[in-house]
Amino acid sequence: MTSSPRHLFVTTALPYANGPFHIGHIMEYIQADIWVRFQRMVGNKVHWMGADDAHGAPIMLKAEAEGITPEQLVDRIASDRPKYLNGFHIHFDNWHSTHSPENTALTQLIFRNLDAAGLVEKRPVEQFFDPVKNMFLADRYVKGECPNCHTQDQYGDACEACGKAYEPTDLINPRSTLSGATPVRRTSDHFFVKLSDPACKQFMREWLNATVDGTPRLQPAVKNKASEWLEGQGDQELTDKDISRDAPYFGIPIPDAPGKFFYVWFDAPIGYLASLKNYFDSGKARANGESRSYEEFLAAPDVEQIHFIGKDIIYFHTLLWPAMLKFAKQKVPNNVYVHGFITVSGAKMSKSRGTGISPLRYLEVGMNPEWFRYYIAAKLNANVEDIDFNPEDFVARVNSDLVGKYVNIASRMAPFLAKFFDNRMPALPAQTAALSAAFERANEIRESFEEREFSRAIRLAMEIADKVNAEVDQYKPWILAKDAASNAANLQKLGEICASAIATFKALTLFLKPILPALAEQAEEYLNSGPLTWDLFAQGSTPAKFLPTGHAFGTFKPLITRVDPKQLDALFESANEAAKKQPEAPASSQQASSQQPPAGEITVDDFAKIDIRVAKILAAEFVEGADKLLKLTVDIGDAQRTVFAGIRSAYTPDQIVGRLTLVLANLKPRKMKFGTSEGMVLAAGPGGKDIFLLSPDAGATPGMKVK
RNA sequence: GGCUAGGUAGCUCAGCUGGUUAGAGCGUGGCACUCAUAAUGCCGAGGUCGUGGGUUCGAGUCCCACCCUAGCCA
Repeated sequence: MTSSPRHLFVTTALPYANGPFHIGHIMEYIQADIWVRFQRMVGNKVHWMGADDAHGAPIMLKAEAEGITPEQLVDRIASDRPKYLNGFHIHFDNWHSTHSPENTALTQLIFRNLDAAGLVEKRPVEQFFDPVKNMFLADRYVKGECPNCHTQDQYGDACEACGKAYEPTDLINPRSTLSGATPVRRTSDHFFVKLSDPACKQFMREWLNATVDGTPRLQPAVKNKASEWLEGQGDQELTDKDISRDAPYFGIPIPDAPGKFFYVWFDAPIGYLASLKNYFDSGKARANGESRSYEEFLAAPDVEQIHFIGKDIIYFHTLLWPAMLKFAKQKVPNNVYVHGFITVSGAKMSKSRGTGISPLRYLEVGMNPEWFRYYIAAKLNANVEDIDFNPEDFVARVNSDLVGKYVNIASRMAPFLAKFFDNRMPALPAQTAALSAAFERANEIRESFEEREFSRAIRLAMEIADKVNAEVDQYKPWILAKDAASNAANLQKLGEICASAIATFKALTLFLKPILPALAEQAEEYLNSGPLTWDLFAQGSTPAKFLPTGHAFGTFKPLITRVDPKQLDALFESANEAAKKQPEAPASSQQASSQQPPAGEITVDDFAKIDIRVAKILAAEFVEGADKLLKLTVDIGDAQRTVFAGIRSAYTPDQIVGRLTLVLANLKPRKMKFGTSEGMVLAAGPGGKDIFLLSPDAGATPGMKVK
C-alpha cells in the first residue's frame, strides 16, 4: 500500500484581485484542500500553491476609479484573503502574487524561450482606441448599436438581443464606455503565440490524449471539449493567441518591446510557478521537507504538476498553458482537474445581483465552516457538474449525517466506557459487522478520495455509520448496563459493543478527516490516538491492532453542534440586504447610511435600460421564516408579479395593500428560499423602522413607466 | 444553428462492460427504544428510469428522432 511517496505540485486557479473571494472560490479550495489533506494522510508530499492574479485592465481601471494605484488595490484585496482561508480551514503552503519579481522573471523567460522556438509572431492589429483615455479598448469597453438587429447599447463582442457575434468595429455609433468618446480605429503590433503551428497542434493533441499511470490525464468531458477546439475546421479553426496589450496597461513589460505588455492571461498561469519559486526561495519548501531547489524539483520526473480549475477556464489550461510550457522548455502539467460551478437554490450565483452566499457572512453569522465543507464534499465528484447549495438539504444533510449518525456513535459509547471500563478500550467481539465493514470498505473509500469522488467516499462512510448504530441497537447496551456491575457475562457483552462501536468511530474519523480537519482533531483528542493516517489500514493491519484492548481514552466533549435554521435565514437575509443597499461596495465601507456619496455616473442610455413602473399592491402577506420580508402581489399594468420586499420592519400587510408604489419591473427574477421574486419595490431609508415606500402623485395608474 | 454534458422516487443522488420483483440517504406514515447533542432501530407507502420509435430472448443501461436544462463555439 505504501510505496515511495508521490511528490505533488498542486495549484488552484488564481483569483482575480479586483474583489474578495466568492463562494465559488471557496468551493474550489475546499475540493483541493480535501484532496491535499487526503494525499498527506496516505504519506505523499504535497506543495499547494496559490496567488493573486493581479494584472489587467479591469484592475487598472478600478484602481483609477478609486483614486489609488493598482498595487494598493491588489494589496488591499490580498490582505483580506487570510480570514477567508483560515475561516474555512483552507491551508495553502504558499500564497503569492502575479505582480512579483518572480513572475516578471519567469514570464519574460518563458516568452523568450517561446520566441526562440519560433512560436511567437508579431502582427499588426486594428482596434478601437479611446482618444480621451489614450488607450486601446477591449471589446467589453466598447458599446454601440448591433449591426444585425439594431438593438442599442450592445457590447463590442456580441449582441445580447440577437446573439450575433461581431467585431467591435462593426458596431453602429460605437462609443467608449470609459470616457463616452467615439473611439477611433488605430493599428498596433501585437504578439501572438502560434497555437495553429502544426508542431504545436501535434503536441497539444498528444498531451490531451495522454494517460498518466494508465488513467487518462483529463476527465473525458474535458478532453472532448478541448479536442473540439483543437480540431475545429474552417471558421472554427484554432487561432493563434494574442498575448500582448499596449500601454497603458497594468502588467509585465514585454522584453525589447517598449510600450508593450503581456496580456494578463499570459502571465496569470505563470503565477503558479512564481508562487512555487517564491516558496522555494523563501525557505518554506525546505521547512516542508523538500530539500531540492526550485529548478531541481521541477526537473525531477517524479514530481507531478496538478491544476484544479473551474470549467470556465478549460481552454487556457488544456491548450494554451501546456503548449506555452512545452515550447518554453518547462515542465508540462500532469493533470488538470476540472469542477463545475456552485449554484444556490438552483440559481446561478452572481455577485452583482447579490444572489449566492457570501463566504464572509457565512462565517460572521457563526456558521461552522465544517458544515459547509461536509456539504460540498457530499455533492462533489470527479465530473464537471454544477452542484447546488440547497438550504433545506444542507440542514438535513449536516444534522442527520454528522450529528445524528457519526458523532452520535461516540456520544452513545463514551458514558459506558467511562463508567464500566475505566475509560479504556474493552476487548473486541469475535465478529463485528460494523468494524468489518470499515475494513472491507477502507480501500474503496481511499480510492474514492484519490479519484476526487468525495460524494462516494461519504456515502460509503455513512453506510458504515448506519451499521454501527444498528449494531448498537441489537446489543441494547442500556439494558446490559443495568446489571453489568454484577453480571460478568453482560459486562463482557457491553464491552464488546463499546469496543466495536468506538473502533468503528475511529475508522470513520479517519475517513472523514480530510473533509473535517478540526472535528477530526477533537475526535483524535478523545480517542487519544495521535494524528490518524491511512497506515492504520496498511497491509497486515487487523481490527485488534487498529485499536488495542486497554488503550486509554480522553475526556469526551460534544464534537459538533446542529445547524440552526435561523442562522441560514441570517445568512441569506444579510446577503440580500447588503446587495440591495450597496451593490458593488467594498466590504470595508459596508456602513449603510442616508449620506452616501452619489454612485458612479451613468448615461441616459443606461437609465433607459431601467424599467420602473407604477404598481398597485394587490396583496401582501408575511413570509413564514423570514422576519424581514413581505411577499407582495403587484399589478404592473400588463401583468401581475410576485415580489419579495425587505420592508417588514416598517410595514404590515394591511398598511400597504391597495396603495400605489414604484416597482423595478425588469430586474432579473431571483429565486429565494421562499419563492421567486420577480422585481423590486422601490423604497428609501437606512432600514429598520426607517424604510419609506415611494409613491406617485395622484392620477398615476399601474403600468405607467417612470422616465 | 453546431457541439458537449445531463434529464432515475417529494428532495439530494447511486445504478460497472444490457440480465431475476429499479437502489440509498433525507423527508413522509406506522411501530419500537431511551445509552446518546429529541439522537437511534424496525416496517411501510412512494418511480410506466424526459418523450416517441428501434435493435435484442431481454434496455435507466445500446441506436435514432424529439423535448427540456446547463454550458462551449461562432
